[in-house]
Order: sequence, then structure tokens, then C-alpha cells
Amino acid sequence: MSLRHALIGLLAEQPASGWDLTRRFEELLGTVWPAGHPQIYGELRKLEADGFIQIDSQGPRRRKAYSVTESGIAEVRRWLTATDVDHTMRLEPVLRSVFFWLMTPEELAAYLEKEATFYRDLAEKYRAIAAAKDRGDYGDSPQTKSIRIAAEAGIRLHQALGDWATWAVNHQPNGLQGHT
Amino acid sequence: MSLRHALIGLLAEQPASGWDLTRRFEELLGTVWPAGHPQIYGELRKLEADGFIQIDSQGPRRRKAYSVTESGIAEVRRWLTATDVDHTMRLEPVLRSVFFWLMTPEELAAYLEKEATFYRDLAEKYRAIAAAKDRGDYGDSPQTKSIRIAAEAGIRLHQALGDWATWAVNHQPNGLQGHT
DNA sequence: AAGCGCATGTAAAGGGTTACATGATTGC
DNA sequence: GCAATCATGTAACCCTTTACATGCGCTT
Repeated sequence: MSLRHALIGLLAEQPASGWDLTRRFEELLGTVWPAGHPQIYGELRKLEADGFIQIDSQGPRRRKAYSVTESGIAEVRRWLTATDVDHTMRLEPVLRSVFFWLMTPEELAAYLEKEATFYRDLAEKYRAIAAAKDRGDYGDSPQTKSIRIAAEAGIRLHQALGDWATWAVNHQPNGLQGHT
Repeated sequence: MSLRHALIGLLAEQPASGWDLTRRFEELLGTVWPAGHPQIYGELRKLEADGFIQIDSQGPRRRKAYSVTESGIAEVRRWLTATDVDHTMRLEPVLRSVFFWLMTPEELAAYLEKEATFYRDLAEKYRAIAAAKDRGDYGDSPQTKSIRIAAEAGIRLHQALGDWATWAVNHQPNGLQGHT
């Protein structure tokens, strides 16, 4: 149910088409809230029917750019200020850790190594984005500053997961010993 | 698709019924992979049809305890060692941060305050679990050690999110100033 | 024996992903 | 003009959640 609000929120920055929003999601929100184009096109139609967004302009190849309406802005703000935050995370990597005892020490060591570098690389990527924002490469609009905050979450979360993976190397459960 | 494997994995520790597994999920995996009883009962039936688990014993009120089969163990191990880790996280709190500029400074400050204490409390809870495990309250079986590792992730992730929230207080986007 | 909570189950709806289909534009 | 790619859209499927249904066991 968050997709609706994310779409309205992105349109509050500037009018955009389904395609624009799909790319925006992929590049900006891919790690934190994935959404493919079928879902986005579908949701946009519903949002228009509900009056939260409207067709701003039409372009080539059936392109429809949407813009947000007054009631759309009100709806995002209602979401942000008056609905409970959903704190559930669905983290497969952590779920897997509950079953580490079913891996051999060798398998687990290799696995953790791979995970650690994956997370460290991602943390680095977010650090680069953050640094660019801090240098002012994208101006200092409130929108940019908000994304800067999201990037900080990316840094800290992936750093934490990377550190966790290296920590785990020294805390192996030693379940299976040389199993098939 | 991770639920299947998590269920087999839990049954690899000991036989359990749908109800047992539902409670186990709620208490142990609630934050990291929520699953309600309708999903669990359904999946158990499929897993039995696929031969990954079998009925271990029947009890009062139609209770069926399942145990894992050889091919079930093989299947979890295949999942753990031979399938790609799904690194996507669906974190509403981070998604929301992209739209912080639509909140007034006062709203945002209050929001972040609440978030910070929420995360700090949770981190504390995981720290308590970890400490109990480290004291040896639950023995030192490989299974217990695995859960200890998962708890460490809980500590680090929630700590990171808590720190992030307090950090964000000093980096507000200052979008709306005294809006409705 | 009445009532409450435990435990199992089913049905329907919603959200998300994958696969397929199509037209329009751009580059060659 | 042809091929590749861009952009939009639809359909089917799968996973998850919510709501409803039921029956057994325990307590009073």
C-alpha cells in the first residue's frame, strides 16, 4: 500500500510518465522498494481515478505525464503524518542466517565472504552518492536533501550488514562437518 | 519462495505442527520474515506433497506434527548453497524518508524522535537475547549459535536505524514551513 | 453444560512478479 | 525501409493478508 504514496510523492517533485517513474524507482528506490512497470502503470490509473493525480500532458507514443493534485498532496501528507509506520523488514539474508548450522564451515565461510564484499560495495556506492550531494552537485532543494537522508540510511544499513557478515565469520555455528 | 525453505529448516531442528511453526515464526522471525498461519498451513501441505516433509505423528484436534525428510534437508541445503541471495529489502521507513520534504520541521522532528526510540528499544531487546545466548541459557547447539548470529543482525540493523533517525534530526530538508 | 481459548483449516481479496503483446521512434 | 529499442499496456500467476468457519479440550 506504500506504492501509491511513493508515486504521488515522486509526482509532487515534478510531472512524470509511467516510464519516467519506472526508471526513477529502479535507480532511486530499487533497493528499498522495488516496483516493476506493470505495477506502476496499473497504480497510476487507479490514482487518477481517485483524483490524487491528473494527466498533465500527452506526448508521443501514448505518453501520459501525470501531475499531482491538491488532494494528492494531502494524501501523501496524511500517509506521512497520520498512519503507522510499517516496521516489518523482509530480509532474506538474515532469514538464511537462522539456518547457517545446515552449512559446512567451508560453505559458510565462502558465503559470508561474498556477502561481506557485496554489502561493502553497496555501502560504498551510497557513500559516493552522499558525497556528491554534500558537494552540492544536485543543488540543495528540500527534495535533494531528503534523498541525501535516504542515502545515509543506505550507507548505514549496508555497512551494518557488511560488518555483521565479517563478524559472523568468527562466530560460526559449526553444524555440519564435511557433509555432502 | 523463502517460506518453504524456512519451514523445512525449522523442521530440521525438531518435528512441529502448523501451530508450533506459526508461533515460532511470530517470536523468532516476526521482524525478518512475517508469516501468518493460513500461509503456513497451506505451504506445509505442499511441502508434504513434494516429499520434503512427512507426517511425524498425529495428536488431539487434528494436530499433525511434521518432520523433515532426507530430500527436505537436501532442498534447504541447495537453497543455502546454490541459489542467489535475494538482497532486496522492503523498508517503508527508508521509503518514507525520500518524502520528508513534504513534512513540516515540527512534524518531522516528532516523527524522527518516535522512530529513534522505537529502534533503540528493539536493538535493546535483541541485545538481551544475545546476552542470554552468550551466557549459555539455551545451550550451545549449532542451532542456538545460528540464532545468536541472527540476533546480532537484529542488534546491528536496529542500532543503525536508530542512529540514522537521530542523525536525520540534524539534517532536516526544511521543505514545508508551517503548512496545514 | 457452558463458555473460552486453542488449533486447524478454507475463501476471497490484494499486492507484486513474470511473460506476453504492441505501437512508435530512432538509427542504420 | 528495416531493425532495434523505447514506451506503454494486458494477462496470468504467485505470494501474502484478512476474514470467516469449525471443532476440540479445558476450566468453572
